[in-house]
This record gives sequence, C-alpha cells and structure tokens, in this order.
Amino acid sequence: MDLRKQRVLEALIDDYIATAEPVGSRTLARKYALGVSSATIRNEMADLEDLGFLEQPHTSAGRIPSDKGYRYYVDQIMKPAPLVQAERERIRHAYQVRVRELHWFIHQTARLVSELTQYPSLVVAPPVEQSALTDLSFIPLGDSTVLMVLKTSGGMVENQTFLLPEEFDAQKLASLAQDFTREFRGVAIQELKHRILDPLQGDINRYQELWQLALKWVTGQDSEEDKVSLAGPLNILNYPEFRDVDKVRRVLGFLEKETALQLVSRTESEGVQVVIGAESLLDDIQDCSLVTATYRVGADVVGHLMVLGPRRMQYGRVMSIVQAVSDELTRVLHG
Amino acid sequence: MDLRKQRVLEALIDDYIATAEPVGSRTLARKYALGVSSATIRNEMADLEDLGFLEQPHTSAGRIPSDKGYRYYVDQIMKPAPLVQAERERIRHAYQVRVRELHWFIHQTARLVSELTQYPSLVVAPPVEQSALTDLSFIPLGDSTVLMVLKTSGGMVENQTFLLPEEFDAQKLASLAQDFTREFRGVAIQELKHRILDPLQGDINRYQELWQLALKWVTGQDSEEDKVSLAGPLNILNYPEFRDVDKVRRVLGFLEKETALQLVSRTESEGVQVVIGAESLLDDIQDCSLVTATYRVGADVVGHLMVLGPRRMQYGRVMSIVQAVSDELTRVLHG
DNA sequence: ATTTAGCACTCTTGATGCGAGAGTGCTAAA
DNA sequence: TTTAGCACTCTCGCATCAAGAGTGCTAAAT
Repeated sequence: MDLRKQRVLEALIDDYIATAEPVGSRTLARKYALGVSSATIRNEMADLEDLGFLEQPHTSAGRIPSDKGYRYYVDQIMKPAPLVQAERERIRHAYQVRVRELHWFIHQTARLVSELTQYPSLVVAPPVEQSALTDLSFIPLGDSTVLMVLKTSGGMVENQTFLLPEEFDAQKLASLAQDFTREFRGVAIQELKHRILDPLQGDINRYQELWQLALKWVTGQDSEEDKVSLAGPLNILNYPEFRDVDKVRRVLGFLEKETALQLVSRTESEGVQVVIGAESLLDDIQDCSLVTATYRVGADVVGHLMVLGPRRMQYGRVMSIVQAVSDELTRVLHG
Repeated sequence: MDLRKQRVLEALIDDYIATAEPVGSRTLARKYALGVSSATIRNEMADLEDLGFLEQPHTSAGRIPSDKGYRYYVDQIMKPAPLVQAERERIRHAYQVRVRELHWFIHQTARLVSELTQYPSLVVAPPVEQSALTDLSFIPLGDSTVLMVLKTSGGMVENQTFLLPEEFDAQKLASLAQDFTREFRGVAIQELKHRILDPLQGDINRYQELWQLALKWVTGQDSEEDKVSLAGPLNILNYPEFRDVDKVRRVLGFLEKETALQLVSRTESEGVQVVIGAESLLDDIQDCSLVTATYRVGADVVGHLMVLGPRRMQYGRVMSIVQAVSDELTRVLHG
C-alpha cells in the first residue's frame, strides 16, 4: 500500500462521496492532479480491487469503495474537516437559552446535529437510574393532582404531573417531600426502589403507595420516548441511494426501533466511533454508516449521540461536528 | 344520479380504496353483487365519467374516482365505519394516566390517531394566549435558575426552567409569585403583555425584566414545536401511491412546514371535515386527502386534529376515529 | 326501452433486440 | 515502469412486438 495507491484511493472516495457514481480511471486522471495517466491509475485500481478496497458494480462501470476501503480511508487517510466559524458559533449558542431539562437537551442536540450534518441524528439520554437524587418537591395542582419536581446529581430537573393515590393537603405534601429529600439525598435512583420498600424506613414507609407511584414515573420515563430523540429522518430522502422506498422504510424503521438504541448504548469506548456498512451486522442498515460519540453529564453517566447516513458519508465533516457537539454538551452539562 | 349509479360508484370506490388499481367493469360485475352484467356496468361507468365522478388513466385501463367522485362518496354514499370494542377502549384509556400537560396531550393524541388510522397525523394545540392565567409559582433550582409553573384556565399546567435576570432568594420569589397571581388571576395570557408594561402596576412593575422574560417563554412556546405534534409520518411509505421519493418528500415537507398548521387552524367550523385532493389548492398534497376535527379545552379555546392520507383514504374509518378521539379529548380536557 | 353478448380497437406492460457509450484489461511500445 | 492503443464487456436507452386488459359500439335478446 504505497503512497500513490493511497492517493488514488482518496481521490476515488472523495469523488464517489461527491457524486454517488462509480468512478472510472479517466475521471480520476482528469479531475485530480495525480500526475500519472489513466492507464497507470487503471493498474492501481486493479491492485486496490485485489486488496479488497474497491469493488466493481459490473465489468464496465467505474469502481466504488468497499467497506474495507472506507475503513482504510477513515482510519488512515482522511483528516477531520475543520468547522467554519459560523458552525462553531451555532454549536456554542445552542445551549445558552433554557436549561436543566434533560429531554430538552437531547431534542436540541439531535436537531442541531442533523441540521449541521444534513443526516438523520439520534441522541440518547443517559439512564436516569444512575444519577442520584438531590431534591424532591411537590406542587399541588388541585383535584388530587400534583407536579413532582425531581433534581438529580447531574444538575438536571425532571418534572411530571400525576394523580395522588390519596388526599394530601399542601402542607402535608411539603413535609413529605422534605422528609423524603432529607432521607434519600445522594442515593441513586435505581437504589431508591429497594430503599422505599424497606420496612425500617419509618414514616417514609407509611406512604409507600405514593412513593412507588412517584418512582414508577421517574424510572418509567426511562423506557419512554423522553429518553431518545430522533431528528431530521427525512434528510435521507435527499440522497440518491435512498430512492427506493423500501430501503427508506427499513432504515428509518431501524432508527425508530429499539435496535438503534441498543446498538449505540452498547458502545463503551469514549470518543467518536465510526461503523461502516456491514460492520454493524444489521441487515436493515447494510449500506449505511454510523458515526457515534458519547457525552457525559456529571461524573461518568453517559449519553450517546449518533448520525446515520449513506455509506458514502462525509466522514470528515460529520466526525468533526459530532466531536464538537459532544464536547460542548459535556461542557455545558458539567457546569 | 339514480340508485344503480350510486351502487356502481360505491363499489368502484370501495374496490379502488382496497386495491389502488384502476377498476374495470368485469371486476365490478364479478366481485360485487350488482345484479347486472359487465356491459351494463360499462354503460353506467361511461355515464359516471361524463358526470365527472370517474376518470380514466388511459383508454384501456379501468377507471378511478375523481375528486368529485370521492366528494360524492363521502357526502352522500358512505357511512362512518363503527369502531370495534378494542378501539373504543384504546381511546378511552389513552388519557387515563398522566394529566394536565398540554404538550403531553397533543403528543399522545397524535400517536393514538396515527396508530389507529395507519396514516400520519398532526395535532395542533390551542393557542396559549387565549387561555387565562390561574396561578403562577416558582421553584428555585439554585444557580439563578428557576422552574416556573403556570396554571391556565383550561386546567392545564405549563412549566419551564429559565435563568433569572437577577438574584432572588426563595422567599422573595414566593412572594413575587403570590403578588403576581393575586393581581392577574383570570387575565388572558395575551392580555398580560400590556398589563405588565403598565406603569401603574406598582410593585409588579418593579420587576418588569423578570416578568417579560417569563412572558416571553410562555408565549414564545407558542411559536415553538410544543404547539404541534406530528406522529407516524412514515406510515405513508406503506401506500403504493407513495413509491416515488420526491412525492414523499413533498408531502412530508408539507406536514413539517407551517403550511399544514395554517391550513388546519384556518378551519372555523366544528366537527369532522374532509378535504379531498385538489380541494386544498396546495400543490404538494394534490393527491392526498385530509380529515380534520376540532377539540375544545375549557370554554371555547380550540385545538385541531388532522389525518393525512392518499386520496383513496379509508374515509369511513378515519372519520369515525377522528370523531371519537376529538370527543374523548374534549371530554377529558373539560373535567 | 333496457340489457346483454360479441367484437374490433386502444393502450399499457413486459420481453427482446440493438446500438451507443463508458470503462476495463491486456499488449506492446516508450 | 509508464503509457498509448485497442478489443472486449456490460449497462442504458430506445424501438419493436405480442399479450392482456378494458373499453365503446353494434346488434340481438328480453
């Protein structure tokens, strides 16, 4: 794999990403200053095909990159595309307004990323259970309904209205919330489950029904849609590889199913990751690529961020954007 | 327009709705018990075409209904399809859990409707400005941020966190909220704008900056996405008339643009409305139909509910569902 | 007067064939 | 080792053709 092969591979992939058409030796010789004739390039291309970096859709078309070709391109050749000033500012400004509501953050982030990249984007919130309780309060709304406001260790606030199982007056509610907060401050949400059921908990224990209800909401929210946000799914309609409706359906189906969530949540390693085509082992997105990143809220509770596009994705650009956004998100959520 | 013509028209439309294929006289004679031969049906079909109820894609295909044909079908022939038990229960149960958050209601409704109908559905919340303030309170979250909780006349609760323009301690905030509530209870949100700026308002007036900020959020939310919820857009991919990606893009673009919102909000009349094909005068949805309904919250503040599908929509079913859901919604929001 | 059978006519659809164009691989010369 | 030249292959678009579906019209039947 000498330098010239790399050059040819790079030029070919760049061209294919730009045009979505198989690239021939003549095109490469004409459009890119490789300093050699098309015949030479032809030979190099044949070698690259033998090495498994390129494929030929049919005998007499140009060539297109294989998964392995893209992989080499991403790992060895390509440089992350620097963001322009406007984009950096956009990212910085995205989180300056409202604050502290996790679901707002993930919505905002998903939209931001999909607008910057022009690909669909999916953002997964960190699991609530892992964060610790900081404060709980109730706001009575009348008619046995109450707004429960929960502050967690990451500085986030979750709130939800729900029906009370029995009548409480405002004062009683306030004192209940106080007792609860005093007792359980710093305890992880997932731990609360057991603590609430603990018969030794005295007064807290007397209102088990209430707490269980509350708990159900908090953790129930987990399995809900609040946890994951999808933005810009229709962007994929803009790419010619998705002119087939069945393909669109499969891919968007993947994004809406839990498969996407599982796939992305399984990733342990930090930083930007790229999954190309069949590497995902998922039939539905055989000819898509994914770029994922993680972000942190508080200490080490992590969320995930993902961009899905055609295999000929603008890797450099997307990786830079995803990196910048996840950095910014981590920064903002830490303060 | 004698009875037999109606029968033929009905059979033809039913068949076309089921198959999406142009319908020929032979098919009608065979599948539907019309009691006459295909030749007779052929004559009737020719008449129906002259009357403008049918069209021929080309000389030797069967016929398909025109907009006028569908219109006649909807207005004169078709009966609303009764819902099955399971569907009625589904609708009743949909709103039993969480309560009082308007944006939750519209999300829930959109999803419910699109799942029942298998078409995309759009739900528009009633304009916040028209409802009156009932109660305002603050929950301090530390670091100059606060959760503002606003109760409105419809019994709805809006809440949002935001940054305080200056430092307030908890007590001061509580008293501010009390003053504000006392002063403005029953005033319409849109009216608040002027009242807050009124220099005669004494103490309230001293914290103009705070109130303006708060107001900006409440009414700003109006132009935001919280106001409208789209569910099941991908359902249209299941219908053969949308095998063309460009068409899909146009139609889904329409749903995401403000056009849809404007169109539906312009409707004054109550009850279920049907817009067929070109009747909408919008190029992007030339071969789609819309079924819309209104719902009320409180006295006469209304929201809208809309289903979009191909022209050969299952009108009877969709109209029943939309009717039932909007009734239920109105009922729940009234209590 | 209506309904129906029969039939010629029209138009789509799918298969087949053909030429143009693009791109390759190979050979031989530079 | 590179390059020019050329034969070869395969797709794509276009035209042609037969089959099939459905119609409209005419004439017979009810």
